[in-house]
Formats: sequence, structure tokens, C-alpha cells
Amino acid sequence: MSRPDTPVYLQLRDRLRAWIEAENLSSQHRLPSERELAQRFNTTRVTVRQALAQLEADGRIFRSNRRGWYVTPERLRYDPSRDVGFNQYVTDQGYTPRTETLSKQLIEAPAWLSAVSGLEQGAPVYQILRRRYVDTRAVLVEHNYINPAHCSGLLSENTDASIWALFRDRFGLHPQHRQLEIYSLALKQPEADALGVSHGAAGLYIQRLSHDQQGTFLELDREYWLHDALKIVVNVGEPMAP
Amino acid sequence: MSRPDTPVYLQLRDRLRAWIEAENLSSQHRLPSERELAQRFNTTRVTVRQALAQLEADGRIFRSNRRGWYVTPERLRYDPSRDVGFNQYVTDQGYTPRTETLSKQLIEAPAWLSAVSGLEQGAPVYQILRRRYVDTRAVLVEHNYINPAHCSGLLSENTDASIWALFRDRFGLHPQHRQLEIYSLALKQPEADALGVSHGAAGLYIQRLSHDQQGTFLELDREYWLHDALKIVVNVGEPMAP
DNA sequence: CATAATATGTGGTATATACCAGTTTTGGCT
DNA sequence: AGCCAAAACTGGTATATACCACATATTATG
Repeated sequence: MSRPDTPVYLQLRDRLRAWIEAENLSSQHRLPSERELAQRFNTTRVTVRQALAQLEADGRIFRSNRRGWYVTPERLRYDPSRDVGFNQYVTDQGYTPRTETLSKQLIEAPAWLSAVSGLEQGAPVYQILRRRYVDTRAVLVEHNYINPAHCSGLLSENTDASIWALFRDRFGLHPQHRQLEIYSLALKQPEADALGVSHGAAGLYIQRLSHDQQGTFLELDREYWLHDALKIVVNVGEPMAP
Repeated sequence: MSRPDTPVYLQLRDRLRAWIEAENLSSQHRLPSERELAQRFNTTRVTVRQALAQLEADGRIFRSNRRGWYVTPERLRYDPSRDVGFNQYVTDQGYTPRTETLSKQLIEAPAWLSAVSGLEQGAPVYQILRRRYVDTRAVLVEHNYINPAHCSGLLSENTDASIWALFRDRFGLHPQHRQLEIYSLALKQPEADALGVSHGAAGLYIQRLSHDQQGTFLELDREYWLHDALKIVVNVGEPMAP
């Protein structure tokens, strides 16, 4: 299969991957320590870490700060184009969701928000910052910017559940058009810290800009995900004929 | 700004980032060699490579095998939900596209394709493998699986241009429904080699499953992108009122 | 028995060094 | 000029080692 002169760290990567797939079915299982792996495979920690970095990039293992390496759980399937709440998604797929509202306040729209939303600069905007968990793992932080025009009093509501459920059931708001932006990046200071990973960890950025039936700005959502925590599934166009 | 005990490789990362942003506007510019950076910043190559890996993860620089590190061009904006050709996208954004058809053949649908498309296993399917460039940089490889039912003779056409243009203009086919899947992964042997990067390099996977007005399978597209080469922009729902 | 101090284990950061495998440049030759 | 071999240069891989910061387990102490 592989040439005999395959680099040590790739051999190690493949052996670890096979070991993870064969022996160990459960997620969140802890790998042997780097030192132990180095000894067991008769190499050095530096080389072991090269192999681990490969598996991390592939989303098969993740690190918990100074505690060790763990097998990554299955990716969460996620459709950012539908207004179904995170909690429901996670529950439907057999996991336990958790949401923490880190802050919520009324702010004045900064220039960049004005540019993408069409709001006047300095106009009042609700800002909600939340952290979401799948089981015990923090997988994303979310920045919400909401037009208070049609949902005054939103900040008094419980924002640990679905904001879209509030929009629908309490304020009668329905998004008509959404623009999604998705790209990979390295997580920086605030988001990386909030997710308990180191600066520079691989992340996926999802931005969702929603307008209502009249074409007025409803909400801007900026989500910073761990890159290995999700698989985006979007349906576009009419559903198929039966 | 940063504490005085910030690790060397992060200081170096930030200095390089600042240098890239300030001094150097042009993309594809080559960075000094690792050894020169190590000397200039009075550290070792290992530490320099940590800093470079951070900038690579952030998509600001990329490596060309044993030739050096280069400043990453702007990301291509890409909407996989529209049937507009790659060549047009790239041209519209001021770059020069190029497409190579690596192979095209009639194959029998394997089990996995049957599972997602609804075709019978073993049914004939066109398979087209292409590599696409933005300017001189190979940014993705694309695996197309096309239902020959409504477009026989497709393989005789020139597949270096848009397949969707062929569908539209020559066969009168229009996709009605699409399912997109997007997630990050590490590029493996065949795709990494085709893109001239090393195995394990960060990539973005985009899968597009298209059905026509009658709900019959049209095409499955599997795209493997360099993670830093694109920004996905998808519009969902009716356009805004004027 | 609960709590605090301590020891141990873990990944995180860093230096110094060496050789390998390709790429690019150089320099000599025709 | 054009060609080709040799040299220089680049990132890729690898060993050996050391210390740090934080997490957890262990032990001493009230």
C-alpha cells in the first residue's frame, strides 16, 4: 500500500487512525500520552506531534488543553438556512445540547454592521453572545445582532433557547431571504478562549444575514465553530416531486 | 497589547502578519526562507515553522513544495447553489481561470453513489475528473458523476468549460433542487497530489447533489478545495423586495 | 473527614542539530 | 546562444533534550 520509505510520522498517523477505527468505537476516548506514544513507537515527541497534528487536521482527534488527546465525536449535521433551533438539531441527532448566554446588551450599530445590514450607523441593535455545547464539548460561539424594530423587549426573554422560536411564536417574524457566508479560518483570541482551544486552532466561520418579507434587516449571525464539529447540509430550491 | 511573555512563535506570527499587511500588497509574493527568518529573529527553524503554520491555518500564506512560502491571494467568492460556471466566477472577480479535464469515462455506479443518487447500482454514469486553477494556482479538484439519461454524448463535448452551460444550452436541463454538504477535512493522497500540496493539508469539501424538475437524479459533484482559496456565499429564499 | 499543600503527569514551547529530496541557480562547455 | 552538469538553496523529516504552565492525583494537615 505505502512505500517502505514512508515517513515515520505518516506511518504513525495511519497506525493511530486504524487503531481508533478498529479498537475504539466510543468518542471522547483519551489517547495515550505523547510521551508514551513516542516510547511505544520508538520515536520522539516531536514526531508524534506531527502525526497527531495530521489526525487533528482530519478531525479525528482533538486536544483538551494540557489534558490530552481525545477521539472526536461524530460531526453534527447543521443547516444554517433553516430557522430550526440549535437545541432541536442536537437533540434530534441524539446528543445533549447546552447553550450559555455570555452577554446580551443594546449597542449602537458599528460601521461594519451598518455596511452589511443597511441599518444606519449608530442605530440601536441587540447584541447577544452565546456559547453552545454538544454534550460536554463547546463547539461554537455565536454573535447575534438583531434589529430591535419588530421585537422590542427581546433581551428580557430567555435567550438560552432558540431565538428563532421567539421570532416566530412571540413576534410573528419570518425570514424571507438569507445570505450565507462560509469559510475556514484560524480561531483568534476571543473565540478560541471561549471554546477552550488555543489561538490559531482551525475553525469554520458561518455568517447568516436575514431579511424579512419586506426586505428589512432582521438579524446578523456570526458563528465560529470548531472545524471538526460540524457538517453543513443545505437544501436549495423546491423539494423534489414525489 | 500582548503580554510580554507571549511565546516567540506568536510574536513572530504577528510580526510577519503585520509585515505582510503593511509592506506587501501583492499576492503570490515569496517570503524569506525559513533559515533566514530564524536568523533574522534570532530563533530556530522549528519555532519559525510554528509561526508559519499559524499563518497557513489562517489562510494568509501557503507553501509551494520545497520552493518557499507565498502570500495567499484573495479568496474566491463562490456560490455552489447557482449553475454559473467556474470560469465565469473567476473572470468576474478579476482572475484568470483554467480547467484541466484529468479524465472522463463511462463507469458503473458504485454502491455509495447508488445510495446518495437513487440510481441502481451498476447503472451507467458519466464520471468526469477536473482540476481548476485561479491564475496559476490549482485550487480544487472536482469529481462529477452525471446521469447520462438526458445528456447522452456528453463526453464528446469539451468539458473544460462549464458543464452547466452544456446542460442548459445543449440538453435543456435545469436543476430544480440541490442538496449541499460542506465540511472541512484534510486532503488525502489523490486530491492532495493533484493540487500539489502535501497529504494532510487543510481542505474544504463541497458536495452538490442536483435533481431536475421531475425529481430524477441529474448530477453529483464532489469538490476538494484548498481551504484558503474560497469563501462560500449562498443566497437562500426569494430576493428582497425593492 | 474535609481541606490544603504537594507531587506527578500532560501538553506547550523552545534550542540545537542533522540529513534528505526536491528546486533553482550557477558556471562551464560547446 | 544554448545546453548540461554541478552547486547552492529550499522546505521536509527526524533525533535529543530541556523547561514551563496547567491539570489532576496524591499526600499531609487541620
